[in-house]
Amino acid sequence: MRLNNTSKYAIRILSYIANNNQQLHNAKELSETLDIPYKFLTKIMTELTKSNFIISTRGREGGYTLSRPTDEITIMDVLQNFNDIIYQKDCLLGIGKCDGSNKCGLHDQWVKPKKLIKKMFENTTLNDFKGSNFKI
Amino acid sequence: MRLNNTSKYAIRILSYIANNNQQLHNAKELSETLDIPYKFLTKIMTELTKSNFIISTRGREGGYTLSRPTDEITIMDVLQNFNDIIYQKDCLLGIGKCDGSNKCGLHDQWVKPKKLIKKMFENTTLNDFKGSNFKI
DNA sequence: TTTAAATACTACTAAAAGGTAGAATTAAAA
DNA sequence: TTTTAATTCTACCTTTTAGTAGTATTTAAA
Ligand code: SF4
Ligand code: SF4
Repeated sequence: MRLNNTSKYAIRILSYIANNNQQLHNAKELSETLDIPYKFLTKIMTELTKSNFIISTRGREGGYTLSRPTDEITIMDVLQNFNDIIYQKDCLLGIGKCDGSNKCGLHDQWVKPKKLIKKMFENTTLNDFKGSNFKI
Repeated sequence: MRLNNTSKYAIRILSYIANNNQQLHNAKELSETLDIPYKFLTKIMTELTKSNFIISTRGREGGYTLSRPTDEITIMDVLQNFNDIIYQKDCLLGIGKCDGSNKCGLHDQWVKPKKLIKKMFENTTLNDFKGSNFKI
């Protein structure tokens, strides 16, 4: 019941850049301030660049910057990119074939939190991380 | 954002047995009705036996049965057993060092669904699966 | 024009989760 | 007492996720 590491890292990276949106950030800086292994970070950065969250500048004095305004990148966008989302139809037990007449003891209780989580991911953008300055 | 397969299977197995609590169930039957690979199922059954959810009878005419009343086994118990729980302190981004004065855009929104999920797992017992007869 | 400092690419290794194979053990039925 | 049908044990294989290594490419500064 958790996000995968790549998603977590990606959100932290993007949030940090959103919070310091004027400069260009290079991999060394990001790796050190966010405490993410350098090689793993560059791999994620390349994925974020390819999937158009980030614009990268190569060569000396290069680095990374956001590709669009902070309020146009939702957490859901990021999670989708790393196949780490919760669908409305998702069944906790991985069955999903039951209907109203025969459901397990979790079915109804799962509806509400699932909706809240979905809404949370859809309605939160990088803009909501601005000024937050949460640790690491 | 999902349970691991072993947990899911374990819950399905225990629920099924709870629903048919008079008989002894053997691995072949469980594997076939619940559509869980036989060898994987027996592995899980042995774990469930060792962790005292299940009492097994070995030898010919052997099988499995619940070790205690259906209302004394919560879903949380099962998840704990397979290291698949959500703790109240758990942070979505795996940081968890932030406090009230500096929190990210998800922190407050995560509180409510997390509580609901925890409550759901703690308050649901195998008894709540009785008579449900959900598919597979 | 060379060098330094950055990203990108290719390919691999490590750990965890998911799953399988085969033999050993147990105990009732034949 | 032998056979059969069940669980258990040990050891392995496969897939996915996480992470690392080394080299190639790019570009601006020196
Ligand atoms: S009833 Fe339970 S098992 Fe069936 S789809 Fe709903 S949550 Fe899943
Ligand atoms: S503020 Fe965000 S990152 Fe920090 S502990 Fe809360 S949820 Fe986790």
